[in-house]
Amino acid sequence: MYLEFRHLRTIRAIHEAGGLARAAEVLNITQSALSHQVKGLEAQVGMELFQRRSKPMKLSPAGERLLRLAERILPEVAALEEEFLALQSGRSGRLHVAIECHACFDWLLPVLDDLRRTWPEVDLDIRLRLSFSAIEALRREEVDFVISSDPVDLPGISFQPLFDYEPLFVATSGHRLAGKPYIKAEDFADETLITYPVERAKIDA
DNA sequence: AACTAAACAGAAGATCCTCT
DNA sequence: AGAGGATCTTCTGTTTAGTT
Repeated sequence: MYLEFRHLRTIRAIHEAGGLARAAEVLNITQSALSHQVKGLEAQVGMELFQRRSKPMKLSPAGERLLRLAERILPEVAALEEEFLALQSGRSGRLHVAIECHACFDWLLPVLDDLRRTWPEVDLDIRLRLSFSAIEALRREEVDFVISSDPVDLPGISFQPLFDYEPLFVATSGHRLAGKPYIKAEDFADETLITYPVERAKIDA
């Protein structure tokens, strides 16, 4: 037996319209076609779905059971169709972002707040570059874009500048470097570096 | 008026075959 | 292997006439 969505729509339409003829109008087919369809379904099911003693025809117990299924399934199908339409039109979906640049968060968080307000149906998946290569993930199309502080020249990947960034040195007033007008990397040669996990090659000094 | 049945048409799916 | 075309089959619907 092959129960199809159209059968669920049919049984609901006949019940809601209160008869075959009016249901056919709702479904935009002829009354005859609808009668065929119901007959065919009853033949497959092997029992009557409607009591034809009365006019208009009324649901049998088996028909009532099928109607309950239709009323449960069809709204879910309609919701899924709406979801697919949103996906198709770009109103919803999932944006995969990889971040290599830890200094970006100050800039990024307000931007993400704006994005969530503008595109509430878009899920954000943010991956920090601690244990994977963001650029490699981009090349494999696992992420949609990468926010990086290290532009590299690679075929098929283009870099767009987002913002200017200036590192600041903050120290207590008694620190030996506190009085200097500006700091060079060498000035930190005798200091202990505490940092987030990063490749040694990417540290400037 | 509401529903069913027969004959027919068109669309879609299944199958087979050929070609790359 | 799989893409694409030709042909056949099945399904779904229409029109029209008949029945309840």
